[in-house]
Amino acid sequence: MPLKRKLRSSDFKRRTPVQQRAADTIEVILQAAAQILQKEGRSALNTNHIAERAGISVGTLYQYFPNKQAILIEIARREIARDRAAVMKVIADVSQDTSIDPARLGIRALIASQKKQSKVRRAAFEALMAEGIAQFASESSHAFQEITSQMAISRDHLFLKNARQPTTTMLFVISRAIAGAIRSAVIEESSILQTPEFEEELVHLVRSYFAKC
Amino acid sequence: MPLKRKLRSSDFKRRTPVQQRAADTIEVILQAAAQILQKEGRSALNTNHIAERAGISVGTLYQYFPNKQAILIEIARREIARDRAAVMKVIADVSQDTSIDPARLGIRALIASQKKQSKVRRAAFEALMAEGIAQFASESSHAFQEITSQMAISRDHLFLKNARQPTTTMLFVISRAIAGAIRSAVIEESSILQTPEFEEELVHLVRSYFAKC
Amino acid sequence: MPLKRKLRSSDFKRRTPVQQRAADTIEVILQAAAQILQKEGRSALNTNHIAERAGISVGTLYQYFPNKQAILIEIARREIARDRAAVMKVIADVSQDTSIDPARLGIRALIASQKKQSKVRRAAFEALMAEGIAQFASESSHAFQEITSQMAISRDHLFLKNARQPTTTMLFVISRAIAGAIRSAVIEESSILQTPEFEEELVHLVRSYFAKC
Amino acid sequence: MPLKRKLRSSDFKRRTPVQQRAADTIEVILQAAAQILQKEGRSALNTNHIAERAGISVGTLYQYFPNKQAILIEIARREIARDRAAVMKVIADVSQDTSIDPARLGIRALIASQKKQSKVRRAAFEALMAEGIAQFASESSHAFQEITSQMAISRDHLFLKNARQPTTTMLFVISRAIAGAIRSAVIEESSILQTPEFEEELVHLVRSYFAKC
DNA sequence: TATGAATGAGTGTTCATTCAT
DNA sequence: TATGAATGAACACTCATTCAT
Repeated sequence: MPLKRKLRSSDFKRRTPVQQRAADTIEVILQAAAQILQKEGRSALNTNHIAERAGISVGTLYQYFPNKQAILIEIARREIARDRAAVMKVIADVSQDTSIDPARLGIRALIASQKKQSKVRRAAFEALMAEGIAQFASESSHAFQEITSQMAISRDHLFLKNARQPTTTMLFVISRAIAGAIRSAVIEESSILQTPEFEEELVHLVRSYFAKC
Repeated sequence: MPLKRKLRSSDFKRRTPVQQRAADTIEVILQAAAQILQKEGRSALNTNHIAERAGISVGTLYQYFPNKQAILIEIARREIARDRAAVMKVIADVSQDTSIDPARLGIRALIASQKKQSKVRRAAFEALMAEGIAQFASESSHAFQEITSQMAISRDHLFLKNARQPTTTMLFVISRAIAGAIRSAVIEESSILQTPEFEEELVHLVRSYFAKC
Repeated sequence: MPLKRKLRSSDFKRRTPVQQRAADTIEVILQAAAQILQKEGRSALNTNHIAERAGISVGTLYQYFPNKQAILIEIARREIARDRAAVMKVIADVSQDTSIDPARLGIRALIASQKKQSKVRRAAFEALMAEGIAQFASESSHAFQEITSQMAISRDHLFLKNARQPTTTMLFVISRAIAGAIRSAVIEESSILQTPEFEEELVHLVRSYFAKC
Repeated sequence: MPLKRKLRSSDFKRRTPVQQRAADTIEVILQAAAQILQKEGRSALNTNHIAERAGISVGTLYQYFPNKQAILIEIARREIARDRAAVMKVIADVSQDTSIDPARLGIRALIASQKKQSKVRRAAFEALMAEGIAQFASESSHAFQEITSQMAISRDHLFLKNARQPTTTMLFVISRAIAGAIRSAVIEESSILQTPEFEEELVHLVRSYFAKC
């Protein structure tokens, strides 16, 4: 009986994957859900379908996730983590090399990561927000902000001795600005996403924003 | 559902508001839907509930809207129109007065308009996108872009003889950037939204972006 | 209703009766539907009612049938199969015995099979045709034609060396003629159905039709 | 506000045109319903649609028919009457002319009349029966029987001095047999309906059935 | 632990009919 | 008499979740 329950923190992951098999099952479920989201859209996402696609039974699915929403939440969490990891890695990698603007590489990585699984990403976030879990939007943006902050510092350090000192508000604004621009390009399925000019302008946005000119 | 759903002539028979009463009914329905969205969240939005809240019968609701989605679409459309109208008006009003930066006023108006009915706005757009109507994201952004374009032109004309000439990509980037920043602030229920610093930074974002410096 | 009704994978997921329990459930559903049809009439036939009568939940019903119409179709199919089986068996049984006219026995069997579940039969077929599935009228008649053909051959073989050679048109005409007469008697609830004279005249109809006289 | 006046004799003269108008309205409603049935099928037949198609309001429709079913009943009645009239006329017309088999002409007329508005006919009858009004099936068949009887008499009189004397059962059987064959051809949308061989075989059916051979 | 049949509240939508104007 | 907006019961169908095996 599909009663609506309040979410509890304990609900998020019912079983701790002590065994490898359990971890695998979780992975399979997440994969299946993501695949459905990407290929068939959000309205085709239901637990029976996920279980079927995952090659398990619904019962088993409910052994690992307390409810449908928990699956979406986990997907969203992983998308956020993936973004962060991807971009941070890029920045870390090039921080030695003074010949390349880290902002450019960061943005390039952001664009690339947003292009992947666009529908999954959107669906997961929308589902979460639809349920009123605004905290997640925040968590996601936080990742972005962290990244941007990193970029700002690198830039500052490497290129502009004369840059504005980043405040919290500045980081908030520029990170959400970039995220907004890239997400719009993805959501609107704009062909602009492929052009070098788009990257160029985003870089310009960051550069000019921090420049003390 | 309805099993086969051929199109019937009745599908196109939805009443057009020729009479005042009809127009009122539409308004009442939209109000009710918005209210539910704002107070109870998207998952509480169903046609029976809307009708009940609107003080009419479901049947009547379906005389004015062909289906539930159409209601969301109309809400979204109106939000977009409201944004555009609000900002354009501000810009038009101050275009004579050279003492005020139109970009600042535009941004101020945007922030103000986004603050209103935040949940309604989000819910309507999310509902639409969840249904795969990406076009609306585009339509919405277009409004933003138009606004930004207007701001850019004003700015250019009044402040910076020496500004960069806005291209399509530039307008895309800056409009989505601003939209993203403001929306994030709204969605994350960030207290930053109330601070003058936030406005300040957004203005700086636009100004520096267009500046040829 | 369901608004757009794209096909989903779940549309093809209807359980096939691999297990005995499943087969039983199907039977129970069909029984319940037939009973409602017979006792309460076609307009009382709705899925909730069927499920209730069958002692299962609507959900379960939909595990076995993709939609309401499918139930009617299955009932109709079984009625057709029942007719065919009944008559063919009779004909086969007597084909050794030259003392009895196979046409007479065939007609007798047809009358008997039509008398059973008259309302169910009619309702099922009408429901199907109402939905534009003319093919089923055809399928049903085909069974009749097959039967008649069999009768004709038997007759030919056993009684009338001198019979007209049956053509497609002839088989069409005589099979539908007999079906029409019997069905009318059933539908009109005519007491004629019980009289030996009725059988006599039907036999005469077939006999004289094929006779080369 | 019109005051109450005494009736004057001149007031009654208006009645005729008013009645004429009423009769017209009924006709228009029936036409509209038949058209919908034929072109869009039974499931598209609803009172609002009928009224719309008829160019009147639903309210007006309910001024002339107590409910939807009454419309179907009236259509069915008229179809029956039409059949009878068409065939009887043919028979009457040729009864002087000894050179033509009246059975053939009768059957030809029957086929022709069944071809017209096939969907309307079926839908009307099915709707009636679905509601349990079996009496109408009877009424319809009665018309057929009357016709056949007439044909039999004509035939008898003109062609076969040596024919079997038609009994009630015989007339029942042969009339329903012919009706069944023609209806099947119509319902199954069989191309056989167009062939001369079909008519030929029906004539043969009648002829051989009555022949004392 | 896994299974998957069963559940049933819930949802979008239709349409015959009424009645105030 | 005509209108047509309003009604609301009814219905087909979905899907998150449970639990006996």
